[in-house]
Amino acid sequence: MATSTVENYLKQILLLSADSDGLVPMGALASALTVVPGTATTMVKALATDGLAEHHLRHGVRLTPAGRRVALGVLRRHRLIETFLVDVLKMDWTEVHAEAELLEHAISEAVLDRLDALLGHPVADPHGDPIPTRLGKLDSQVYATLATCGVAQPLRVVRVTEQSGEFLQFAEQNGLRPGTRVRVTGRNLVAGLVTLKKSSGRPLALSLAAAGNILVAPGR
Amino acid sequence: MATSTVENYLKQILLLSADSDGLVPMGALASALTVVPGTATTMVKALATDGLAEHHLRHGVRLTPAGRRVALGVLRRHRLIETFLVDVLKMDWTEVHAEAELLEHAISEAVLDRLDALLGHPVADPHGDPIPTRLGKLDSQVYATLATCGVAQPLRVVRVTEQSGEFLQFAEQNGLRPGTRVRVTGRNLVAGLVTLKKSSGRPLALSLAAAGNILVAPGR
DNA sequence: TCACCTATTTTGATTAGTCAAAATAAATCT
DNA sequence: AGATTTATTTTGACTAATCAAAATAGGTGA
Repeated sequence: MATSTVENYLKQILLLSADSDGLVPMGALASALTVVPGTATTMVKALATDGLAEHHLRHGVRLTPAGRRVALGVLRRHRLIETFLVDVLKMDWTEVHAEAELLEHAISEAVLDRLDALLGHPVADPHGDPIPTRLGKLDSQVYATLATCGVAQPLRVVRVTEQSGEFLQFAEQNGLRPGTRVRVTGRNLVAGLVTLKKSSGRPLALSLAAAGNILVAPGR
Repeated sequence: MATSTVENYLKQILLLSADSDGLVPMGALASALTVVPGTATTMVKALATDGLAEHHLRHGVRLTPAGRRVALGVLRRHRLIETFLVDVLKMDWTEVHAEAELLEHAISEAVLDRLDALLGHPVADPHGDPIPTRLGKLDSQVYATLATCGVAQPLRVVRVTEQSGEFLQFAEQNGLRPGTRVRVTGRNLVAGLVTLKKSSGRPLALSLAAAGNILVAPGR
């Protein structure tokens, strides 16, 4: 079986390949895993000999179907564990990421299935990130973000990408959890600023960069 | 922090030191961890330089207070996880040991505390093994076993030591889980045989060795 | 085209954990 | 006591994962 290091590499390649055409540059991978670039190169070569990834010399790495399968398994475990920590253990959704990061490599298929059933087969975790199915199917619906959506339209937050505690705490404090209803009231590209209003509460401003982490759908 | 390998060594030393005066021979430790004796020696020396154990050359290893503290933490995690798997996820008590073996190294103090509260601060796991407190206090009450207890007295099973799936399944199939009421009807030292009777069910015979794994208390 | 900057790959070392097999100490058995 | 068996320790080698630093390949810009 894959070591947890291998699982982390595969998961990270999957996450980073969402942008781009699936080809992840070494530098991006290395910095996401906080290793030096040389380490990533070495590891990617090992993944390639194991048939889990293709190493395109000097251009980047891409998962093979086998590698993708493993990565989706890790992602499923991660997101189900996060859901469990919030729904059952009542932990704060802003702090469960790191916990799940550890547990995802230690939980068996048998335990995971029980957990999944206990939670009622959820389709998304507390951040709104979609949970891959047991068969490795991942919802890949594309959403607008607060940085790209239409102005003045009624919206609903569906997902908060970016797992850092600080950002999530900011989102939490301003009521921007998945499910919240909002409307963008203005957007100034030059100033890089987005202003918005929730159904309840005072107006709120945030940078374009921050706004890009909040995915939204046309809202009820 | 201690690696999971280190945690496993410390936990195993603690478990094996229950017999003996706390001094665990290398051979016993090595075979419990399924490594060759030389590996255990090397590791024990490392534990000694880290102040977690005393290496008594050619005689064995003994935990220091620091090492014992760590080991009790691992044991607490292991047993709380087993309890969770059985009580909440409704898994079979005969198969949770291996699962807990993995998870015990990946669960944080924060998650463990929530789990503990969710379970109602249990004092023993599904096998009847006592759960160390957060402060590292471990119930060390000494019980009789079906191999040593009085004959004909009403008893109650309090604990099934021995974590192997086969043995536990045998115990389960014959209704010898913690809580069961039994009476020893006979014991033949020469034949190495113990016969017993549960309040409900047909008589049952087992070897002295097997009987030694079932701890009992004078029964209600 | 040539020089330079940047990303990537190589090379040589290091650490944790392990095994195989030789060396040694202790215990046991005449 | 002397010889033999058994447990333990040592030694040398290996794998996975990592870093530091040197080497290299690709552009980019003049």
